[in-house]
Amino acid sequence: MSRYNFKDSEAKWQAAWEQAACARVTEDPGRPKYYVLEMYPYPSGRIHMGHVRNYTIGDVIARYKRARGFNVLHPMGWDAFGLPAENAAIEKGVHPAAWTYDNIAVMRAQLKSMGLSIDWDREVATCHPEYYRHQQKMFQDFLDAGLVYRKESWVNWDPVDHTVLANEQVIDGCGWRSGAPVERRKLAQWFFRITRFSDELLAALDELERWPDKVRTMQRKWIGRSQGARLFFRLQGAPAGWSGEAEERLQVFTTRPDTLFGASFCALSPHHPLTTALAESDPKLTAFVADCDRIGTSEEAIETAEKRGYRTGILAEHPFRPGETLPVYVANFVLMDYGTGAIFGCPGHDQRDLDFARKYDLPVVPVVLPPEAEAAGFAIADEAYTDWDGSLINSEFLDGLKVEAAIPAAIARLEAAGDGQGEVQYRLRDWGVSRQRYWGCPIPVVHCQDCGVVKVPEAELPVRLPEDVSFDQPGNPLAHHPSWKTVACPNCGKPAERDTDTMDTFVDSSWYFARFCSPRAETAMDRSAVDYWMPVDQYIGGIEHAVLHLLYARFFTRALQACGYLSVEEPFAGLFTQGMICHETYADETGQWLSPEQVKTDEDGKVVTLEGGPVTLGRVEKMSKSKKNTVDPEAIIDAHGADAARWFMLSDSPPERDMEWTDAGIDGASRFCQRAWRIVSEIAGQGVAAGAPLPSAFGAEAMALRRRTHKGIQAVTADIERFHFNGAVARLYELINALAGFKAKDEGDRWAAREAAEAFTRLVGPMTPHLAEALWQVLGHQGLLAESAWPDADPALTIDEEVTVAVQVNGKLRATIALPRDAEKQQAEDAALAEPAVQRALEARNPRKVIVVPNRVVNVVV
RNA sequence: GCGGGUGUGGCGGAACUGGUAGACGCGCCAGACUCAAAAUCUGGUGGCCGCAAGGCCGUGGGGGUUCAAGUCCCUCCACCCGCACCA
Repeated sequence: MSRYNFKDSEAKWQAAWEQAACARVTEDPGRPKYYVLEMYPYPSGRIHMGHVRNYTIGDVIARYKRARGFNVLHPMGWDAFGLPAENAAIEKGVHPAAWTYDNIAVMRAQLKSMGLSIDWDREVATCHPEYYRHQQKMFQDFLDAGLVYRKESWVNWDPVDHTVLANEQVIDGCGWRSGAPVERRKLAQWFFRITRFSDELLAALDELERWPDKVRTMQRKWIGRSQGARLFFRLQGAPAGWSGEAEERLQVFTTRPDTLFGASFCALSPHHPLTTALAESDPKLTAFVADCDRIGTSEEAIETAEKRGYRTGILAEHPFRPGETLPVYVANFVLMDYGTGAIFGCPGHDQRDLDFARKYDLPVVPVVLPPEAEAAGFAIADEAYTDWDGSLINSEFLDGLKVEAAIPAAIARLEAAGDGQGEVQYRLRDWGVSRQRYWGCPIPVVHCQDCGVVKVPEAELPVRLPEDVSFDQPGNPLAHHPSWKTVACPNCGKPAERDTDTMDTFVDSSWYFARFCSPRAETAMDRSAVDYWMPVDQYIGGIEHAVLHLLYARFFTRALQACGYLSVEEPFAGLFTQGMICHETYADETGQWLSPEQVKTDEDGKVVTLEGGPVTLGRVEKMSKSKKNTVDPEAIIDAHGADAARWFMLSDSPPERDMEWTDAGIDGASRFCQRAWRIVSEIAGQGVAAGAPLPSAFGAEAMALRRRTHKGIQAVTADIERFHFNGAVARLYELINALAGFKAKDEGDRWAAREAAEAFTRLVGPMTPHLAEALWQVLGHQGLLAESAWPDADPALTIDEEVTVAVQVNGKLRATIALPRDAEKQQAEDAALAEPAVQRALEARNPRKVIVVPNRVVNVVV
């Protein structure tokens, strides 16, 4: 028996699928559609194992759904703008475009070698003018719809990458890419008004039933809706004109207006306009603010920083108690970006306020009485009572009300007196998209001295990136370019300047899934195509995009809908987040990391360097270049084949969990492919032709095999549907093992063996498509397996006539008995009691009770 | 601190709505084939006691509900992830 030659086979079948255009699709209203999408890759240079896992999972779904009769859209593209291309330009002197397109060519070939059933006719790259011209049009449409605006604002400035970051891109006060501490700068920036959809984005999460709870929870918290009230405090002693507006009262947001009678101070953020106004004539306050800034926002600083305040001498009048005032402090724990940048402090019911009050010796008056506590003598010690469970005390007209009732009562009183109003606050901020970079989508506007911001006329789109740029000075090459930015104002014709910023690359990835529906359309999307294909039925990718990309894409889809581009509100009906690929780490005696190719296992099973030197085994960690524990997919596919790589990716570890890449694992997968080839080939040679008629009779062993076959079909189908690929793999091992041990003695046996082999081949098809195609041919079929239907299980053969029932005495297993399926309870009980092991365990006692669960268990209780 | 997750053999992991714990794979042990090796095939493999039949223990620890718990409830521990002075 010849070995399976994966190299020839994989090349042959990839060409055959290409020839037959198996994965090419068009809209077909007569068939149910299914849109499977894996997150598109950044063309960094070569594919990595994370890509292999991601695209294997997606391809299994695509091939399976196709076999089930769906019209399957499964496209691929490139997230092609971004910083690494510019870094390559700086380091290697290669143009970002050349670098990117070269990488795409390499990675496309690598992905094709995996045998993915992708409609490559739909490929897009976001750096292509034919892609970004539509994005520029969207930007202008959003501008007209009020979904894009320009604002002078404090931004997060990454001093290493020389660019602005969105709030979502700042992690622990550092840039998400560079890791450098972020600085604050004031710049005119373009913003997407994501907050217009705050409530919709939040509410719709409840409907996204096929999304992981974890992702939905993270988005909910990110949007951070809180309901409360805005209060207005009249001030005594504030400098005139501090707010720059007619209204000079201090605005404060609270979720607990019910606790207002417990207020003992107000506090301003160090960046509050009133603070700034006061600091002008108060050097001590200026010093205090500088001090607060120094402590910064790093995670440790926050945890250990004590509550500090500066007493301004200003007094705030209590809205409910005429004549009573609260001292106004500037405090280091009050954030300018949330609420109004000012608070009132109620020490009895907020821990931070309590810490602050204790430090500055302010009154602590409890106003909410816990359910079991006695009003007399109730006092707050070290812990504020923050629960909502309780009723109001020391609060005049609110006394006796439950918290839930006191909140609206307090708001009603504030509104009646003009001292406040009910309000909802969000943590979510508008999305700043201006980036001071070259390799991104140019913002299609012109700045004119006379006309202000003017859209570039549609006929002139796209605004193309200039090709002749230099990277020899830091900052934005577009701003440095000698001529590119200089244009005539489209409105008045006078000299004007282009916006030299480009869009955040997350904009590119916020609509690519919609472009795939009609990738060559003259408009951004052909309405009938996008309405046919969208939403994506199954989106697959890493958990790291739980907030950023997945929230932006949800916003964008709503914005596109508002501008008449498409009909859906949510882009991704189903989301699956796969785990990461991990590998053992190795270090030499100097502590330097070693790559898996730099070590070997010696005769004693010890890991040593190639020269036999000592190696320290480290933890199993996420594959990363810094730890050197990566394995190159191309080398694996070259040595073992794409099918083996795919099979190992799907084996053992559930796809949502992290998996460990091991040599033993990929060897096992190779062995499986060879074994399947050997066993199925042997059966194919037994003389029963494809499509041979059902024999008149089967022996007991043939029937047993047929049952296993049909149960296998049922189980594998269910496992794929549930994303339990490791379970499907296990069932396929069982089926091939059953087939390996089966000795055919008559025509019925041979027919049953062929039936099993065919079922196996079809079921394994989505996972190891080349091998399956080769087996299909060996089994004598003319057409492609990739174009064949999924097998159906015969219900009559998935149910056993005889079942094994567990027999317990007092819940402890004592025997198993064979019974006809759905036997009478009495029959089961009698058979159980007849078991010698049961009698022994009973020790001559009489059963008190016998519990019979049909087809499962008999429990004898004494 | 808040929110979420995970914990089962030497290892990865299975067990749908509570009903034979350890499917399947890896590894290991024994055997067959072979001059030998590789490959392949057959059998075994949770722990303890026992020649065996069989028995006892066992799903992070402790407690509970139930005829029956990996699965449900309470509590504690460990690790991982996310958010974090959000008023």
